Amino acid sequence: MPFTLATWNINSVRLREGIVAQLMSEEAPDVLCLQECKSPVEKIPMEQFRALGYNHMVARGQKGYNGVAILSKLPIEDAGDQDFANLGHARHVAGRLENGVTIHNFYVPAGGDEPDREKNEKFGQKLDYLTGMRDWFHSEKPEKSILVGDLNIAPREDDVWDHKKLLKIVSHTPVEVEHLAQVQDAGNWVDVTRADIPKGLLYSWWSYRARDWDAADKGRRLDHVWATSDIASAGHSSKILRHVRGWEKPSDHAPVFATFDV
DNA sequence: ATGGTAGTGTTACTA
Repeated sequence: MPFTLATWNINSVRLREGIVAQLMSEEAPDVLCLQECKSPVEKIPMEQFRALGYNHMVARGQKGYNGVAILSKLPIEDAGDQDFANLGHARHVAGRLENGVTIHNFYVPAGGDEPDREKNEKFGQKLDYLTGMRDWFHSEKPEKSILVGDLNIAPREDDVWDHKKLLKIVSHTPVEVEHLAQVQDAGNWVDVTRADIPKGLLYSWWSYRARDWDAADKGRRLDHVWATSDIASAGHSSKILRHVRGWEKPSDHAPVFATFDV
């Protein structure tokens, strides 16, 4: 049975309840993974989501910061969470569908402004978080799994608006790209979005700070859909819904979609 | 080199 999955950094699920419901109504992904819910789990506004057919949720939350949730039309069981780098943040949750597919939903630390762990503790935490992911997937050897989320790294030259200008900007530095590649290798993960759309500029995030984000188009592809190699070829129909970035009171991220025939 | 905007929850912190 094919199913469609979306990942979206929502930057407050309570403030943006309306546009989450709009995405559910217009696109109806079977599974919707959210990051930066900025809410305790019990305060996620489930009533409207249930009315739209999203009767299942696995989530981790905290007040004000971080928070990840998997909202699903399909039954999903809680498959635990990890606290890489021991930050005590709600940045990961896993769920398992009845077809046996495990879904990992991640919100990787942004890493602050200065790409130097000596001067900026947050950058070190980001690298340590990625190393934790690498080591865990290395021992876990995931199969029949999908990894999505805001990984806060745009790995390819065509994942950013200007590769050279961004080489020293957190999210596109060589050391981050190398750490992300090691996570990918350790879990046998395939970048489904780029397997599907191998060529051309592709962004999922545009800063709030631009006067006109659409015209400036200084985007980055920070949000990812990966799958383990055993099911990666079942992934297709990838898309990033750029127009959602232009909705009323938007998130600074656009949702990324893929469909899996599994 | 700097500042631009947004969310949370009270005034600084994070992105």
